[in-house]
Amino acid sequence: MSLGAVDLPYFSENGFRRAQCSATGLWFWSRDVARKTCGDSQEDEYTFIGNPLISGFPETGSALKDKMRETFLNFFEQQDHTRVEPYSILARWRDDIHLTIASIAVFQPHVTSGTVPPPANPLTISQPCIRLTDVDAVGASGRHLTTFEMMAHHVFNRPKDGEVYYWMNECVEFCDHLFVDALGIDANEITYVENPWSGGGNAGAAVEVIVGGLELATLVFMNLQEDEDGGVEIKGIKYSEMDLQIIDTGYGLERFCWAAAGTPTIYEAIYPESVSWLKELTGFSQILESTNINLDELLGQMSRLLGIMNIEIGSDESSLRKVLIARLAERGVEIDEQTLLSVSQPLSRIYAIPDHMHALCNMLGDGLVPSNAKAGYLARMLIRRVLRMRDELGLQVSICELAEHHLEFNYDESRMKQTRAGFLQILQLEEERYSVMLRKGENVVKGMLKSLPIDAVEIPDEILFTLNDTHGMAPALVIGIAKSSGWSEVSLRGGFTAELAQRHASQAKQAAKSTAKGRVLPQLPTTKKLYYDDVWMTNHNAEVLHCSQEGDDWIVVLNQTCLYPEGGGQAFDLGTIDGIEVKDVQIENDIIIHTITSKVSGNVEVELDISRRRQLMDHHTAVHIVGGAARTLLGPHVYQAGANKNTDSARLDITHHSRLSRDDLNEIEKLSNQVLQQTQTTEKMELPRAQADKEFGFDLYQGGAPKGGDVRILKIGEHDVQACGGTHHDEPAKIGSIRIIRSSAVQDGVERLTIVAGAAALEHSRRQAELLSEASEVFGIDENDLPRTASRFFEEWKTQRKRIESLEAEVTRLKTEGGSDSATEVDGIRYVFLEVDGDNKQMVAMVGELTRDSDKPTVAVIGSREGGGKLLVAITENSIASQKHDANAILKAISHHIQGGGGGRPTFAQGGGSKPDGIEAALEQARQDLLN
RNA sequence: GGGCGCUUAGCUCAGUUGGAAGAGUGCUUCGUUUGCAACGAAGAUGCCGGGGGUUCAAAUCCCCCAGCGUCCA
Repeated sequence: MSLGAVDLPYFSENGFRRAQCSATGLWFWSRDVARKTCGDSQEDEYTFIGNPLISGFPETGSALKDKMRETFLNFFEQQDHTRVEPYSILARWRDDIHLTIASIAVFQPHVTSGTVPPPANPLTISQPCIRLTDVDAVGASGRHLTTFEMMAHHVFNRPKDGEVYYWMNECVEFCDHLFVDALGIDANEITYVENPWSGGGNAGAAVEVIVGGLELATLVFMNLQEDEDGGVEIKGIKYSEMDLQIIDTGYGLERFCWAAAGTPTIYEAIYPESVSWLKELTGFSQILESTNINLDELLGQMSRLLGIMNIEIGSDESSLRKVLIARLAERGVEIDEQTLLSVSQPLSRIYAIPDHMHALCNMLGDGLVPSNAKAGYLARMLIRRVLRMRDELGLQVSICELAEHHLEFNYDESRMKQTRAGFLQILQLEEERYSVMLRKGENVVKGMLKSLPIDAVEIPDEILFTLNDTHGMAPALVIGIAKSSGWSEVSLRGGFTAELAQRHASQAKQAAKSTAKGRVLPQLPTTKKLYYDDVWMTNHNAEVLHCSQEGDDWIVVLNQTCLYPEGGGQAFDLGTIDGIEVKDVQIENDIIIHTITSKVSGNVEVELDISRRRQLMDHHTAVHIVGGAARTLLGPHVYQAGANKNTDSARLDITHHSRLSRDDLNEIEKLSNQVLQQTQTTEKMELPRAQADKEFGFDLYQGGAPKGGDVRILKIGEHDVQACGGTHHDEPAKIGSIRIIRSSAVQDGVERLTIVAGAAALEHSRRQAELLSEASEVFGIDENDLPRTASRFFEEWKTQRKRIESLEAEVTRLKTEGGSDSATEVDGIRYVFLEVDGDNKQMVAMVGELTRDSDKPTVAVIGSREGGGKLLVAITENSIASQKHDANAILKAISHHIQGGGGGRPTFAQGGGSKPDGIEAALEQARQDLLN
């Protein structure tokens, strides 16, 4: 069976009627019995433009958003929902997405799978989200945004446990009351469209709530999970009911604001100050004056049209424009393509900039560092889009000025974790990077265009693809540069942008996925982890639950163990089981697997290699302290991007926007050691997820997304708090000292710190001292003089090498000047046959001397026994000698004597071989050939 | 995580099919002119990112590594 009709008592009790949309075929509920369409179809255009749907909201911009948000949250608080503060826009509790894309995303995967209880139930939230899939449409469509707030009320029911708050009927009732009673929306305008939802292995009934042609909310009732034997089928996949029933709703805050403001586009409703400021800076009114059009009328009609045209991103822009012009004409707005473009292009940029700036405030405000990979790339992409649009608009403002304006009017700075100064610094750095890229890119463009005829009308696709992908030069930018560099006829081929997107999409598809290897073990109970009870426990007894051969080794599972398995970047412990050496310790599904060299059974004794453990703990705790110190000193954007703790050293990767100097490292090292001394004890605790999130925030999850319902937390005074499953010191002072050896770049936006602590720090210092004394012994000087002496020696070595070269040249000159006995003159041409000592470079200098003088036409053949034998034939250029002889031919004829080959130009050929003794014969043959 | 590109003088970059490492700018000295980002002459400055391979011969071709850049997920 499939999902049936969403037939709710609320609908029948309130005069709703179910009908099938004449345009989309979807079933919908409406109080308006005459309604033929569902509201979200090509037949339904926006009715609220110039005619607000929601009354009582005269504000615009952030005041409107604040009031609307508060109205929503208040409404649900009154209905016994608990208000939950928004989560971070960076989805740090998840490893499958970078950004929070919906309010439900903050509860995935653990709350929605049932392993972690929700922070409140039922709850209401207004969650900032970012979606970049439609980034190209932002500004152009009149309604698309990259960042928005998803207002929601969520319910997590467990019917089997008798825990049910409410389900579909009450949910729709709440929604309807909100719309009609709280917001004053005309009840007849509201339609509830049945449209089952599925994704990510779950599914359920859903209704879309449409008002005035605009989808204002989606109510999803998720109660199904993928199951081959399930009785419900949606889109060809079978599902069965799950224990947890979840109501996932989404109400678009900005859309509510638009519907309340009735402005021609959504951007005027939410970013009015930015839009008018940018219009002023652009001189938009002058653009408009020359066109003689009614802007609000045009924009309103465009929004209505674009709202119903259902445009696929990537579709051909110019043909789309033609359709739009025709449709506008039907509505009495006469406009030609040129005029439309001259108005719509700058406008779409003016609209997109505040949207992008808002997304950047959200992303960078949460501590994201722009980069060329992962989430950081998304920020960089937005920054570059803003910069590009700014340049296309001809605006003389920096991105920092744009940001400051945005902060002033549109953004509550107190929501930012990043400091204002840090935020602006990052933007400034990015702007500098962008201009470097542009400057270099311009050279590359000109270089690649060289071979293109000056009257070309198109630039070959391959060039455009390459410029875009490897140099970041967008096609439009390339065209601009080409035009201003003399190729005045070129233009961008229609549909090229779509093809570029297509090409990237297929590249992404080809990227293969790797699968993790896993052992197949019989069902075993989870191993008791004794290392959490006492990190200093060195031996204990245990029961062998499983022992099987794997290659030459045996893998053993015990009921309990004090050996820490590899995880959280910490290397595994070593030790013995019944005296047999442990080679490896891993954890899979909470079962700890030891690898040893022979079989064990029954009751065994486990012993830990405590010195290794101690070193690993030194390093692990040190990594936390250094991470905290880096954050204190560099800024809140510092986040652990990875870590590794071994016995000889540890490394910590942190997000940061600039390279670190030795001075930075010294500061971090200094603070780390202070913390070491000042913090008496570390606190270790195990908390439920919800409580941990609430108490400490998401910076907890620097080591990666949390895996289960409870999280182990390590708190080092007020210095650092992290969720961490590793083993740690109770007293940080036991580490002794921390040294930061070096920093290196792992990836753009990520710095790697190499750290030594405890005994490893001592060993490192000892080794350094040893190297210093060895080096100073070579020079026979004091260690303190080493840098100065080394650089003096290096300088001297360089000047002496120069001196040798010039002396060699002098020797060559002396050897070749004057009547050498190996020279013979025939018919005005001097022939020189000479065997010399010296390498290739010296020989080249020699023949240079011999053949330079055009008054003495010369054919020089010289050979050397070095390196398997070298032969060189040179002829004075533009002389009777070069007319008569070919150096290449001469060389070819004689090189067989040294079992080699060679080649070159007609006046200069060189070759070599593997038989030095053949030099004499080669020279003799040349003499015979040339003189007889 | 994947694709592509780059790394040569202090700086910005050329360097064709493998065959003698270049230009501009800056620097030093001298001269001319002292309103010019002035002009003339001479000169110094290179482990051609690192390591391996192919070859008689590698800045150049192949492989590995590193750093940088860029596009995409």
